Amino acid sequence: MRRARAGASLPAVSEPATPDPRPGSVASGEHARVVALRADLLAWYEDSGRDLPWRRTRDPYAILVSELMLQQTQVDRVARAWPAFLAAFPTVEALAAAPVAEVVTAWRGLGYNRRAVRLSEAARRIVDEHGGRVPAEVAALERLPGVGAYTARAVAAFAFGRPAAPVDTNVARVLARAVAGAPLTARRGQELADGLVPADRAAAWNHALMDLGSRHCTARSPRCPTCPLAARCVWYATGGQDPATGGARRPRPQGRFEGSDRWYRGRLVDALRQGTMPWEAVEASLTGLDEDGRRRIVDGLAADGLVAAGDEGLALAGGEETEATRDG
DNA sequence: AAGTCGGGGGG
DNA sequence: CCCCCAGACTT
Repeated sequence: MRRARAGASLPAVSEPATPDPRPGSVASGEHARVVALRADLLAWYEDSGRDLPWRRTRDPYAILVSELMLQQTQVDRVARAWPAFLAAFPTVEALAAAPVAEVVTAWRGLGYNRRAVRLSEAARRIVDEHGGRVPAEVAALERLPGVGAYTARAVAAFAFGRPAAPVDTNVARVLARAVAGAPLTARRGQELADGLVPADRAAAWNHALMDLGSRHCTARSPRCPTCPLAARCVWYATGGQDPATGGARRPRPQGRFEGSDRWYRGRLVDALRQGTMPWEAVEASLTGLDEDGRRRIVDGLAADGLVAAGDEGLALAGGEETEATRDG
């Protein structure tokens, strides 16, 4: 990966310290091919990997923030929001001490606002239960709100260099196409990824998989002719139906966005970032919905810990249960 | 296993 | 217009 700063280059490619893939995860006859694939991908990553802001730090808190932001959210948008968020909340203690309303406000433009509530709560838990240190173990990370299988492994690998294998949509697609050559269930994909991660270069390896999925092994129209793994890729060799479109793919229930509950919720939360709204203003923001619909939106946001009813109307949640909230 | 949760970028 | 995105959580 090219970085502007001198002396910031990544370590040279070398064989992993552990002689994986482990038996059972990959057929032993394919060991040589997988080893070559890994070397090729790491070499490509060093030369052509993305230089993203959160890859320049090892601060576990900053990396945790980036991973929460990156859940179902494109890199470019996170790249814009992440520095400002960290400027507002430089440490986990600062985030833990901040009212939820301020965190939600700093979350503007990222979407899925419940993540801001969960991150806020996670910060409090890290301060209260982990002495202000982000846990390094996957199991402990997974107990934090908003941190699931992917995010826990991402933090373990990127912040602590643990040999964990975060499997996001990019990695799952690359593994299904290049390594398995067949659709993978989530469980099989995780197992395969676990067996591939080099113990001494976990961060680079996982970043490399993600970057390949972003730059070449894309979902829509993959750029196989220029892909650095073309010579090692099972799908490219065998052809046939795309392994990444079957099996583990999930349906697409999402309907029209405008006029949906998500759309109204997003609009209302964004309006509330300006401050408390009188009930008439809330009603005006929800034009097009009947009384039941408006109640559904407001109650849903309250249940998610995003908003709370106050004396003057509706406001972003302060982080503590108020009398107004309890009284409804 | 299926639904919900934002919003924007790209074909 | 449609699909997709560095997922997590509830039912």
